[in-house]
Amino acid sequence: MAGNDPVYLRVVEELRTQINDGTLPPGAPIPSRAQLTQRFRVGETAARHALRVLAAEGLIIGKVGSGHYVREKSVLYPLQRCRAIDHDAPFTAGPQTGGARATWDWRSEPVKAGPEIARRLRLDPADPVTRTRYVFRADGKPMQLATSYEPAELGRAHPFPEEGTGGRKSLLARLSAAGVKVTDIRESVHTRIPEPTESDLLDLPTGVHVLHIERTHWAGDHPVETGDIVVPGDRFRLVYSVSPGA
Amino acid sequence: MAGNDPVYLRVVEELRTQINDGTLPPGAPIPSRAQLTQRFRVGETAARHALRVLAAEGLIIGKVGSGHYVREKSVLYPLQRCRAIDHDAPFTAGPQTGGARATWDWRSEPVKAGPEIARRLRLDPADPVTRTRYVFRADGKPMQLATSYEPAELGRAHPFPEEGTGGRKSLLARLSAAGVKVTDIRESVHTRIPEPTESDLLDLPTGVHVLHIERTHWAGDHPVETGDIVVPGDRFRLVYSVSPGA
DNA sequence: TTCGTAAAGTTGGGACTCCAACCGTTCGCC
DNA sequence: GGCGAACGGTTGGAGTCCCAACTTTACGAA
Repeated sequence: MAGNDPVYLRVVEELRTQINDGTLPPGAPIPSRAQLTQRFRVGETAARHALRVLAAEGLIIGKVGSGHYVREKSVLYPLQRCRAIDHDAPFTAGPQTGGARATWDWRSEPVKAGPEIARRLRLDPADPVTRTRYVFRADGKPMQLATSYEPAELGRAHPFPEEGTGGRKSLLARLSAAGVKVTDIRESVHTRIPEPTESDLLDLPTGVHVLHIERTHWAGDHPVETGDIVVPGDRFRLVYSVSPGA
Repeated sequence: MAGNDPVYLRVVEELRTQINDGTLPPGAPIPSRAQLTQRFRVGETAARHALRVLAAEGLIIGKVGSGHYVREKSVLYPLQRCRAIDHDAPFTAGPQTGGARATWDWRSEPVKAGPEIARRLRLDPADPVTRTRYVFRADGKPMQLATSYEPAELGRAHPFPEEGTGGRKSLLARLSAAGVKVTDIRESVHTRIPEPTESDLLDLPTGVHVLHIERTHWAGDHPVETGDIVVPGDRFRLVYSVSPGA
């Protein structure tokens, strides 16, 4: 097999194994386009294509004017699923965040539910809901985007600030004040291409996917709040725990 | 701003909005390289580059000899986190799998723990563990790869078949027969580029990321089993549920 | 009407070239 | 010795051309 593989794959594979086995340690410079064409006896297109593929895989990083370098192994910060939610931030970065100062701000506004949120909250698409958008930052850099939707009447009965930064009255506290006892939190997570606004806000290079977490708070058989959390997939891992049995 | 944007981005953005707003519905053919060069007054490189970017984003799919087509919106199958695990498959595809017949096979073998597994199971890297590799298939097509590691003594005390297909004696049952009561299942999930063997087995086109789930069964303060699950991120979403409150 | 073949169109790999923007380093001037 | 400008190397965008492999369509023969 192989032998009639594309030429650039030969370059990719050789460089990849050298990176993986440590011949090219993190930070080491990758041979330049010109050097690769000579060393592998390929055209510039193949050399360039190989570099682009490795960069898309996140193994190397290109610095214009300087060269390509082996990327440091990215640390995956744990994104801890808190059982006891004491603020509206559904996930908190663990101690491994490296001492980065976490800040966030939010902004609430009334919107129509729309088909997707109506489905999740079992409402009519035309029903009014309150949408709150959060931006979480680590040392000022946006790291996590979250959107929360709840039926508008909840906010009317138990109002909260419309925008601000830092702490905020707990969602669970507000719900329980409204006589709603959350019995279950259901989540689903998948990975996807970031939307332009997302990759803009999170400052993501092309090729980096995001983890998209969809979350719904349930009180018995009824959904009382739902939302979405988006984080860069190469910087975070989502940590949670499930009880076994029954 | 913009105006001095790369030319190919103009093509990408125009096509992307047309796909998103439905002007180009799923299945619709994308203008060919030659047509794009004419229509946008750009070189072949820019047209080709734009198509490659959109393909990497998963919005279009290229069929050699035929053309590029708008990709069907991929359905995300729920991958349900079972609280009651009655077989070694930690996740089962929900009813939405569309009636695909699920089959799987596994193969156990003794290996040295190595640094990563030793860390997870609190063993010495030289300690013997039993590694079991699973391949889950939907209608014969591999859909989910799983690897499970457990201390070798567990298998010695309560042996199990070394390879086979279909059902298998439950992990929890074996553990409880060994006097081990699982009290907690901790998991962490992130997204990454598939390794060559993975993209080969799962038949993934370039640009598709995988969800990597790391799972550990705990009995009190001690890990008793750990493993990894890999699924294509564009076809599955991981579903789980957390109980609220302390 | 059916079948097989030829022609036209399309993708994906590849080579070669040009250029702007950028990074380091070196070298010469003060 | 210190400082700034020039130079060589590098990336990333862009253009043009060529080719093999493949698909679709059209056409002509049986």
